[in-house]
Amino acid sequence: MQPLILWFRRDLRIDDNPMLAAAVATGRPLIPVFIADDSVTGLGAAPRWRLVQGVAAFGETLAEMGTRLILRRGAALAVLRALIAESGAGGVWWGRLYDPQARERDAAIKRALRVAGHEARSFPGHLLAEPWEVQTGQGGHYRVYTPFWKALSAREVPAPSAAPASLPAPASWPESERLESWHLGAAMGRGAVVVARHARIGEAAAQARLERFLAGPVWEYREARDFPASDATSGLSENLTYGEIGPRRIWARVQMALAAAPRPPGAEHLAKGMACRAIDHHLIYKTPEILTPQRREEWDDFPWRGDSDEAERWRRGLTGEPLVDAGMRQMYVTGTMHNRARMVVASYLSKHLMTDWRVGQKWFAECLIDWDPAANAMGWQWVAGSGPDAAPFFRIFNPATQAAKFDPGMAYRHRFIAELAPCPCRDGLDFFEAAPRSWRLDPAAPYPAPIVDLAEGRARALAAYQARRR
DNA sequence: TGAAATGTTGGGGCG
DNA sequence: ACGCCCCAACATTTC
Repeated sequence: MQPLILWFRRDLRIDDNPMLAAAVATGRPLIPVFIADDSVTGLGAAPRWRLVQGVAAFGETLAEMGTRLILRRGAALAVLRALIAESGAGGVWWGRLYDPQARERDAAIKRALRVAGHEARSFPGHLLAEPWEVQTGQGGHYRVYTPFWKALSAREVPAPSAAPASLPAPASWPESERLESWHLGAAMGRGAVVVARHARIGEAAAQARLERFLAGPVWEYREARDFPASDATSGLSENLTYGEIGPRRIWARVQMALAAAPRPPGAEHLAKGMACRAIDHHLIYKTPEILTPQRREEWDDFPWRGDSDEAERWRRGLTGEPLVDAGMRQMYVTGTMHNRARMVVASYLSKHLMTDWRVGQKWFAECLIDWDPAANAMGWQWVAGSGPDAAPFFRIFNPATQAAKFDPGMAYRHRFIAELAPCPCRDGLDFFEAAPRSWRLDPAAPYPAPIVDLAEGRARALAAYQARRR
C-alpha cells in the first residue's frame, strides 16, 4: 500500500481530527508533515513563535505514539512533490483553511497534484460547520450573527472523532529538518521568555484548559466574562488558532455540560462564542473582499489617519489612558488580551485617534499568540464601523467610563501598569522586561498624561463622521 | 458589544 | 395643604 502524506497546518491535534481519523481508517502507512512555507514565515513575531511551540509539542505527541512529524521548509507544492518522490506516497491529505491566501495556495496544490496523478483531498475539522452548509432560507449566507446562531444551533454538529491510539508508519521515513534550525521564534526577542510563562501549548494543555473552565469559571462566566481582571474566560482561542483543540470537541463537551443538572449558566455563552468564531470564518470564506481596502469604498472620503506618533504611543501602551494602556501591555506581556479590552483599545485607535483600523490590525498580527485573520478582520471592522454586521460609527467607547464599569477595583489597570500600581506586580514589570530596549522605557518614569482629551477626541471623530454623511 | 444629551417622573424640602 | 423648585433616577433620543 502506498503511504499517505498528512499535511498538518492549523490542526495540530490527534483528537477530533477528521482528516487523521479517515487516514487511520484506510490502514495505509501515514507520513505526518509540517511545512514552513510563506504562510508560516510571513506571520508576525508572536504568532510565529507560538506556532513553532505548537509544532514542537505536536511532534512530541506523535513521537510518543511511535510515529514522527516530518519538518520541511520551502514552498508547499515543491516540498510535497519532493516528499512524494522520496517516499512513494500516493497522495496528500489536509484539513481545510478558509482565508483567501490559504485557499488560493491549497487550490493550486490540489490541481497540480491531481494533474500529476496524485491523490489530493481536503477535510473539515477547523470549524463547527463548513461555510456552504449553513444557508439562509433563500440559499444565501448569513451576514448577521443572531440569525446565524439560530441556524447553527438548529443543526447537528458532527460528533468529534476519538484520538487514534497509533499511526501506521511507512517502511522508511523521509528526512526531517530540525525545528530549531528554522529560527522562527527569533523575532520575539526578549518577549519570548515573558510570553512563554502565559502560553498554554499543545493538545494536552488545551484539553486541560477546557476541563478547568468547565469545572469552575463556567459557573460565573456570564457575569464575569466582561471584567478583564477576572480569570473567567476559557482562554481557548490560543489553542483553537493552531488547532490544538477541535471546535467539535468543545461543542460536544459544552452539550454535555448543558445536559447536566444543575446546568452551568455560562455553557451556552461559550457555545455562542464558538458560533461567533464560525461566522467570522464563514464570512471570510464567502466574502474575502472584506479583508481588502476596496471593501470600504463608502469610507474612502473619511479622513482616516495612517501611522503616526500617537499610534506609536498606542502600540507602546503609553497613551495615558489607563484602560487602553493596560490592554496593550497585557497583549505584549501575555500574547493575548481580554476581549473587553480589545474593544476598548480598538475603539480608541479608530475613533479617538481616527486611525485606519489596518494600523491596529497589523500590530495585533505582530503581538497576538491567538492571531487569526478572520476573527481580527471581523473584530476590527465591527469596531471601525465598516464591514457587515458592524457597530455604527458613532458607537464610541469611553475608556474612562469602561474602566469604571468593568474594572471598578482597578485590579486590571494596576496589574499591567506598574507606574500606577501601589505595589507593582510581575506582569506589570514584565512589560518593561519584554519591550525592546529601543523604546527606552523606565518603570520609574511617571505615567504619561493623556495624549488626547477624551471629549475632544470623541467630538472630532463625530464631526468627521457627520461631514462624511453630507 | 456606547455615550451623552434630552425628556420624564416622583419624592422631599420649603415657603 | 399646596405649589414650587430641585434633583436624582430612570427612560428616550440622538450622535
